[in-house]
Amino acid sequence: MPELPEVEITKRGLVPLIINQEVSRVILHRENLRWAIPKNLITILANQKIKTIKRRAKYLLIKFEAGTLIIHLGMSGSIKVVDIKTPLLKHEHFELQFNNGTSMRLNDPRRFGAVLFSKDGSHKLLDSLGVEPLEAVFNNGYLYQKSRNKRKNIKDFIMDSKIVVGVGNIYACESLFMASINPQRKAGNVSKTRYKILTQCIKDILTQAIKAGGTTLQDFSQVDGNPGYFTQTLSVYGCENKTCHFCKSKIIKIVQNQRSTFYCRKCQT
DNA sequence: GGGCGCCCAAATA
DNA sequence: TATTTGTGCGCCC
Repeated sequence: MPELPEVEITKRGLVPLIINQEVSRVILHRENLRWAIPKNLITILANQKIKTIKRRAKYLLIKFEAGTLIIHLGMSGSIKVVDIKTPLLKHEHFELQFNNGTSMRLNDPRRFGAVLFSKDGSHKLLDSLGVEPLEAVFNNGYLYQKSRNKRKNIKDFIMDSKIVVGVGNIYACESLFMASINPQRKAGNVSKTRYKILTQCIKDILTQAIKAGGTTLQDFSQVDGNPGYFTQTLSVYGCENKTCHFCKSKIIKIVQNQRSTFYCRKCQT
């Protein structure tokens, strides 16, 4: 389920439910997701209290005295907090039970996600990540400067997590539409002015999506703890043959780097 | 830098 | 019933 806004909403939903909660039991319902889930979490996290929850890129970082639990939701992961007696659902692979009688469960049908642990909070997977798109370091000159001499297409470029994190397939399409840039354009062949516009569009699109997701938070701990995708805000993604908001021509679908791209041939140049 | 493949389920043919 | 497609991303060539 996750792109950056969905992970951010998950984080915000978790904060009031699990901060300061003490772990009574850790359950691994299977040994691995994308990678092995460390078995020693069962002993390491026992009786540990959750201190903070942060997000870096699409990783959730849940901090304990003993170290940091690193969770990635992959393509289909979601987290919910339920009463401990709630029957376990299919694909709920990992569970943290708390002394207050609730349980945080990770559901991930495709199992592309990950549950990892780091004593000092650092991790190989976090080392080579680019800047956060909603922070000030992602400024108007950043993409322009990073894109010089890049021959790959601009969509792939903004989806490169070594450059900027958290821009997935949906919001890459949406941002390029909002900025009126053709996704097939070579990254190194886009002007400083257009990158400035694109930068603001990425920030706007992500911020809007987080805002839309915020409305789902009151239901976060209910039966459906999955905030889902905020489809009401999408202008091009999944909109093949639908009408462009601006010029009324048809949105088309192409394939780039084995991923679907949706765009308006007339508006995006 | 491009493409593969991990895995399951829903949509489509 | 069989095939295609999908919100991610590390790894291999």
